[in-house]
Amino acid sequence: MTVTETTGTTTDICAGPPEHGDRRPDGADRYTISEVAALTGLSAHTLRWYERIGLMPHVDRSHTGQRRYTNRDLDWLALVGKLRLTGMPVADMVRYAELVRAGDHTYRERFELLKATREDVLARIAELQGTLAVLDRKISFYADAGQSPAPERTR
Amino acid sequence: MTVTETTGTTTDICAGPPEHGDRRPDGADRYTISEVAALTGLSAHTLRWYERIGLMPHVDRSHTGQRRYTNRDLDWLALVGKLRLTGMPVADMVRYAELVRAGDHTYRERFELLKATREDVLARIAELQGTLAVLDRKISFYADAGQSPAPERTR
DNA sequence: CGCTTGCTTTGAGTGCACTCCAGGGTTCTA
DNA sequence: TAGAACCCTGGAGTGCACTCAAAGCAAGCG
Repeated sequence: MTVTETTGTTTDICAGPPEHGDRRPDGADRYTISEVAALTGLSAHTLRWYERIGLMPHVDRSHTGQRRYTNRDLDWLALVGKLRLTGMPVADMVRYAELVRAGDHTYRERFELLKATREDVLARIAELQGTLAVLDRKISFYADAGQSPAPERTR
Repeated sequence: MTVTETTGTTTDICAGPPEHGDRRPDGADRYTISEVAALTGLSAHTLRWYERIGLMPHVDRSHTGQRRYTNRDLDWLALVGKLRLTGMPVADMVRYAELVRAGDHTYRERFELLKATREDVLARIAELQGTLAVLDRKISFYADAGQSPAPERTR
């Protein structure tokens, strides 16, 4: 894996942190599928599959037809990764990708979609915190009752 | 399963809130499968399936062989529900159920399992908060750029 | 008594998100 | 110029967590 190195970050309005470490500068960003797999943690299979189902915005190809991913593709995959771990179904991400492809007039719809997703994430965090409370009660039960057989209802 | 008997709500070391509203008092707690489905939000199919795979601790039966769930079963299902929404695989929950069935000498192992789960939950909360940050950046981008076509890298 | 509704079982089917395979072309290293 | 390592495609396969089907018993009601 020939990773050169990275300079600045981006032309992205939505800058944020460098996302990953091993990027190439923006003119020389042509990654093979296995490089992208290594950078994203996704398998090459999955990357091809994402493309087939319409979750990727037109990946460039070499003159012989092999995929060449750009920094922009990496940014997109980072977003997809984030959305994925909110539990958003792939179909919904495809929907979002379609909106992006459709052009600027879908701004509002994307906005709504993201806001709804945001609500879902907040709800899931709340759920998890509820679970944490249950877990902590159980854990302190087991910590205390190391030996004394104090019966607990659900164990 | 060594709980002798219970008074108002519980002898449960792990008391907590009433969990659900529509419970019957502890002597008269014999719910049909469809009642439990309504109370837990799980389908009757799923409840039977949980039993088949060893995720339920011996559900009682009527004289004609129909399932009769108790408040204790409801408590168990509430715990399972919590664990489920942490993303814990069903196989791991079955493992926990086996430990409970195996008796008091598995206390330590259950303790470890719960602590590991707790760590997972904390990690997942952190992930979600990271995602939230990304979503908020995107959302404010779309909020600002309501009309002006400021190009953003991943849209 | 008959009807409806609900419950039982085993085994098969579904949907999602990958994951792999076969059979072939391409690119890098020695 | 080999050979190894990588990449391509379409379609089939996998694992998980349900979900349903079929065929039959059981309980309550007019």
